[in-house]
Amino acid sequence: MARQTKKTNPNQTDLDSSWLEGPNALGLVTSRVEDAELVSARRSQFVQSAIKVFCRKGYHSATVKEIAQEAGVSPGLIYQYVNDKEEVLFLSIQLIVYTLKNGLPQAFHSTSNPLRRFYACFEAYCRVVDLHRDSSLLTYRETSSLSKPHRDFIKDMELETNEIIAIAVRECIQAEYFEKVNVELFVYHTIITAQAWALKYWRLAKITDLDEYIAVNARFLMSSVLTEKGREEFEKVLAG
Amino acid sequence: MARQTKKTNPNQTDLDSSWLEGPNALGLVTSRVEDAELVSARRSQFVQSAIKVFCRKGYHSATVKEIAQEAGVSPGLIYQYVNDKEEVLFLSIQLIVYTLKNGLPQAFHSTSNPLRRFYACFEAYCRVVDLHRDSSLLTYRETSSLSKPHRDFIKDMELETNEIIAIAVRECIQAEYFEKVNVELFVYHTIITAQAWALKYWRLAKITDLDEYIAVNARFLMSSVLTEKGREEFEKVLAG
Amino acid sequence: MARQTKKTNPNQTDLDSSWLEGPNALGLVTSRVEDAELVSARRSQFVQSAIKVFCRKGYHSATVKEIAQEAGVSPGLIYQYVNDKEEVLFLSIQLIVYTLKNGLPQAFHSTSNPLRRFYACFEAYCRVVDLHRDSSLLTYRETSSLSKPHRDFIKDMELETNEIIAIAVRECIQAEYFEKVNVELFVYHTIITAQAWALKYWRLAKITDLDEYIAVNARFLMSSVLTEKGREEFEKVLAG
Amino acid sequence: MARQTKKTNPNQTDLDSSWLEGPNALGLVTSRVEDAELVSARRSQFVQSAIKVFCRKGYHSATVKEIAQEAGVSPGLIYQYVNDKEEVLFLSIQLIVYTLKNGLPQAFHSTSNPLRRFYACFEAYCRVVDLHRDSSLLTYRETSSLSKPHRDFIKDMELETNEIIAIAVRECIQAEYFEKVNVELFVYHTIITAQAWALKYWRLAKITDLDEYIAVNARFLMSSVLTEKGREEFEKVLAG
DNA sequence: TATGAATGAGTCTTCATTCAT
DNA sequence: GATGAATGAAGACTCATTCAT
Repeated sequence: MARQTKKTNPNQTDLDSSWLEGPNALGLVTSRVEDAELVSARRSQFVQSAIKVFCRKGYHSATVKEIAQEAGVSPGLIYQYVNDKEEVLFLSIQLIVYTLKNGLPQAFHSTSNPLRRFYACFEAYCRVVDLHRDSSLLTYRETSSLSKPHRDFIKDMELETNEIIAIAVRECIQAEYFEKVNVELFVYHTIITAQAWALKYWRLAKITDLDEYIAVNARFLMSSVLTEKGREEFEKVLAG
Repeated sequence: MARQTKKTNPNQTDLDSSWLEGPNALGLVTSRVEDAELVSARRSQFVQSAIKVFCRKGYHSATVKEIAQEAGVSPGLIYQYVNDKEEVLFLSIQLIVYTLKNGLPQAFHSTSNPLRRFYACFEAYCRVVDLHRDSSLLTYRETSSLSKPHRDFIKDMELETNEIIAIAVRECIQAEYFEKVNVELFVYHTIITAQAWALKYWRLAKITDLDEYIAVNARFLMSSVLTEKGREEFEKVLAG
Repeated sequence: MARQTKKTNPNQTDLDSSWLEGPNALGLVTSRVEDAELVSARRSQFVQSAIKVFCRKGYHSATVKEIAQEAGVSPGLIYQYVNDKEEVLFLSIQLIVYTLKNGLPQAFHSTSNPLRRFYACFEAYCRVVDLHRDSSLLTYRETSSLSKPHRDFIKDMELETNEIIAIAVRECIQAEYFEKVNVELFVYHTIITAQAWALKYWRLAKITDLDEYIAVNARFLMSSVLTEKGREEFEKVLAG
Repeated sequence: MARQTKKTNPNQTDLDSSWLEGPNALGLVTSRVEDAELVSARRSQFVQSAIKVFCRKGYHSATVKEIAQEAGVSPGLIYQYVNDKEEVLFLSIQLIVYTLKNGLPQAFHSTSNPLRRFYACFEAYCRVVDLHRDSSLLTYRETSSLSKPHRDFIKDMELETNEIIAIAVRECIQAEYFEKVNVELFVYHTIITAQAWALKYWRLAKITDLDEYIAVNARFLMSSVLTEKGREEFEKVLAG
């Protein structure tokens, strides 16, 4: 549970879009171009640029031309890999949500102690949110601009993400570290706390930093559900 | 701390726009019409309609014509009371944020027991959020579409709202019911929990209802900061 | 032929709209109001204001509301005395052209010497143009915005104005002061010279003043048509 | 000084917009399209059409759609080459003023005799004005619709045009053909006389034709400033 | 007669999308 | 595959004009 001393990101980091390069999980977005590798590479390129532009100006105010410019290609090219602007948003949000989700398994497996696991997951989630703060906000703001199928797809991804934390919580309950709480509610409580770092960054950044935010809120979260046994274990964890 | 048995709102309730009818706190929005009463009435009318349309389609996709139609007037009329579409959004968000804020003082003064006060504030906040769920989402999604001055104005209103809860928290600390936590961080933790009801309603509604959500999360929140003394008091409160 | 030492107008003078108060020469503009006196008074009032606004912003950019404001009445009232905005322009240009014309007879009758008459007319014309410089420009710019009947009416008024100077020129020819020139062409030459003071004021004002402009151009004009006899007479006139 | 027997233009001639094709003298108008040649070609095309429409209906009454239609393109295309409608007007007036100016140097250099030069310039000016009569009127009517920087640019072009004639006049004075008149005033007198052919065409066309107009007014102009020596030379010129 | 709120047609302008090269 | 010029539908906003009071 060593704290990264690295400060919160100054300039937002590019997302790892290898996700899009693999066999894309969904047939929801079709392309005019055959070469699968090229499709992945181009989409990855466009989505990186799109996210930057969307974060800067919002989905509706961003123009396809701007996205193309940011990517260093012509507007027409984008339409070879995507059917319309909305699909660019979909791929963008998909990448962001995937990135958030992707940060968790590593944290999850970094330890076998359930309590540490939960803590590690929360911390990882917070750090990913911080690393891609603007992107995280984007999903909040613009998911509603998606078509129903796309929106549902994103929601499903989010649920999958939640499930990872849910497992850690259930382990804690099983180990009698946590009270028998409503798992999903508690998971939401946890997740929304992490996401609040992005949602309320404009204010939170003025009164704390990421490390303290994680520490304080982890304590808030866990204190609310720890059993007596869990509380003891927690002290050990903090000490370790 | 009697629970309202009224179920969560089915269809969203109109906001009380009397706020706009009083001497409007800000000179940020000017009108072409002199008659102050008419201005208030019309703006209130337009904002009600605008919120409905904005919630349905989002700010950018909503057209002024649609807002006018919803209000039963001609598009031109709106521009007699507002300088541009963005001001309609501003007034809309202002009304929503004001409504959220406005629900708190009554809850705050409903009791003098600090612990009850905090609980009452949290409950009131959750209920207002629920009552105006779509509107609450709107502020999350579209505040970034505001101009800087308008955005700042909204943020200030939000801080004022937080302050009410902050007072309750400080009282709890003073009465030694709460640990000496970072007040503002805890307030954000509280508020984001309440707002999560709107943010994650699509899922939360499937696993719980508002009353349970309030009860469970109030317990989460308070458990995380209650002192031994506070814990005893809390039991009494729950029993009462 | 003493020169007025009064400098060119600083701020443009209101036109004498008594013209509109008399029995209006034309049935071209009808009114919803019965009382003829009121019609004259109101129209005069509106036209004064309209000319100011038109000069400031041009006909198309001026709004009826602005004209009403300038006149201190409501926009609706204007439509009680006029059928549309174009008629306001018509009445305005009519007043201006009338004013130009109206300045001439007095100058014409100020002397019986043909040469002096011509000079006096030219000088008067220049001074009226100067006094209502903006208005003069207005007729050049906006006459084309008039309907055909109104435009024709204005052109006829202009011809009537020319005729006054034409009479002076013919007298000069008859008295053998002027060569037997094409009268109407020479009149146009004269008039356009006077109007150039308004048309090119932006530059002319930098290189001369009205008095010099009149003197120099009167000499230009007359030199070009004076007979030997006329030349002698002209010297006397200048001396006198 | 042979007179062109070609009658006054019946239907207005297109302007030679090669001016716009060269390296445009001013960075005042930017374009979204890179290809400089295309920009020139399109702008030339649009300006030709715009002038036609502006002459027909005036700047304010002309719609961008109409201009596009006249040019056979979509309205959107115009905005790839121009930032707004006002810039179309600016380019239009610029072309017209340039055309007027452009006609002079050739006339100027057609002879070395100062008197002939002046005459040739005046004649050329009149003929260009006649050839583009509607366009000439346009500059009178709509220059005031330009933004200040654009208006100033046009005025400067006009001054440059005047300067060509001014040189001829100074030569005449130096050769003692002309009296020592105020050069700029006399140039204005000359130019306004030429432009009057457009300004008052509605009437002048009924009482004379272009050739006579030129001859008569050239005589008016020159007679007013010729010295004795100049008068003799002038007779020779007319005879030649 | 006077007011000014209300109307709605009409304009400029933007931008997602297409398609000839 | 890539380009970017061209399209044209759509939206914010204005303002001449009307009409209830």
